[in-house]
Amino acid sequence: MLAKNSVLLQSDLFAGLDQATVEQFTATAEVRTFAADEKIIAEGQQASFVYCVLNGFVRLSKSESAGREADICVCEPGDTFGEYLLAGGDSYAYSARSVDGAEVALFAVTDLQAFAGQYPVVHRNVMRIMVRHLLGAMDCIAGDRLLTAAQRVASYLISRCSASTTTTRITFRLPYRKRILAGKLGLAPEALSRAFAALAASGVEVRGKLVLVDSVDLLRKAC
Amino acid sequence: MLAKNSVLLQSDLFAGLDQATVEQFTATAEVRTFAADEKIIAEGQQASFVYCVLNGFVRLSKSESAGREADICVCEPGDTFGEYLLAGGDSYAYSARSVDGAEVALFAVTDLQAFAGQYPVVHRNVMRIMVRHLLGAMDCIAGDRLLTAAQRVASYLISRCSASTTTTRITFRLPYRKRILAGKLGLAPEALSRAFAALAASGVEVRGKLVLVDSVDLLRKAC
DNA sequence: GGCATTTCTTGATCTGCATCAAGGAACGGA
DNA sequence: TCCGTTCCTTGATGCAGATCAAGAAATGCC
Repeated sequence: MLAKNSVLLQSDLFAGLDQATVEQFTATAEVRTFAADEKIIAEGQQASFVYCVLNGFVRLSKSESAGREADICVCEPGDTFGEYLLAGGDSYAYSARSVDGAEVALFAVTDLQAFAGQYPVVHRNVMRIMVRHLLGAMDCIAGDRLLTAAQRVASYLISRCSASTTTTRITFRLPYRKRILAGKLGLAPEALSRAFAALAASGVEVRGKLVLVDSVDLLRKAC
Repeated sequence: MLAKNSVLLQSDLFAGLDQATVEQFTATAEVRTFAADEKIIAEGQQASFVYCVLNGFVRLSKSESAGREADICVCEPGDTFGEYLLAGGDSYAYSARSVDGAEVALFAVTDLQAFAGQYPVVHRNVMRIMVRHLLGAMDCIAGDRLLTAAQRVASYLISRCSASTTTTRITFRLPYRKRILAGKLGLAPEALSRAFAALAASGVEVRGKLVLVDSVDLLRKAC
């Protein structure tokens, strides 16, 4: 449970609170472990918990009548989901599934509401988290509507390169399988493969999960 | 200025406040009138105001490097935009343009922050507005990725039919030009035309801005 | 009412991505 | 190390919607 606290203490949800306060509150939280691709919450289901990812990744998705699913978001450790329930609402707007197995903390909405009533900074934190999600969702809509597959992949890669470096050569690892990344970008896995192939012309080399970017500036031109 | 107050008083931003309080605060707000398709705010611009639409419609859009624009949202009277600034942030994340001319109220972020500090219900209201926007944006992403043009148009029409009626015949007017609706749905105007034509098979007839739906149930099956 | 402008529709073509299908690479377990 | 599974890539095809182009309808102005 050491990992649990170190992630929660750094989570944006509890920013601005001292360690003891966070630990006292999170001591009451349930921690659950999910196997690979296990369902965590179902879209439309009665909502009672706000979640925080401790370990692994969680996919948020919405599905249509025929059952096909679209990924809305991929949550990393420290990210919350269902936090919008704090402002009211009684059901989940999306499904959530673990990616390759994940560990998440569950906070009862009522508990978190009481806690936020006591420590107003929590409300500010939730606001900030929702703003980030909202602006991210808007970017996603604009990206889907304006950019080609290769352009979307290029902007994802740029966002993963630390903002500081520009002309230098950069290497990093994709945080999850390519199939998951494809879903996040609204692409079929095949389209992601082809986009990576196309970006070779912009100095991008992909070896497994390892990505080598020759020049961020060059990549920025591709997008 | 009578219209101004009646819209603002009913706006979700000021829900739960008594009339006198709202009027006192909004008296300080600037009201501006914009011509057709006039720029209200520019993406990336230094942000200083939160806006509320009083009259007409406002298009929010993001643009890519080459200059093409994608509509993110169409705001109606009573809707706010830029409200996310209350949680921090110093620039606009999207551009805003009047549709066929519009009247909007401007609230200085600092003024609104002070007002919200005095009346905490305003913070709750902003939270709720952002939740609505966030869930709407997520629906939009899922719709773009999962539904065909005709299906997206069908769900828009359904959302415009008062939730109560189901089997009855329904008539209503589109609130704005079809070009604007197409943009909101992420379609080229031609694609919207064709989608309407295709929905004739589901009992939808369109005469100018007038829409006649034979059966909402039938339409629901098309989507 | 008549004319000019804007908006919408319809048709033809083109492009980007999904989908289907199969081969190859990486990975994990015995 | 070998084998089976999963993941990824590459090729072929199909489809949805963008774009281009032109005609029809609606709207506004004098």
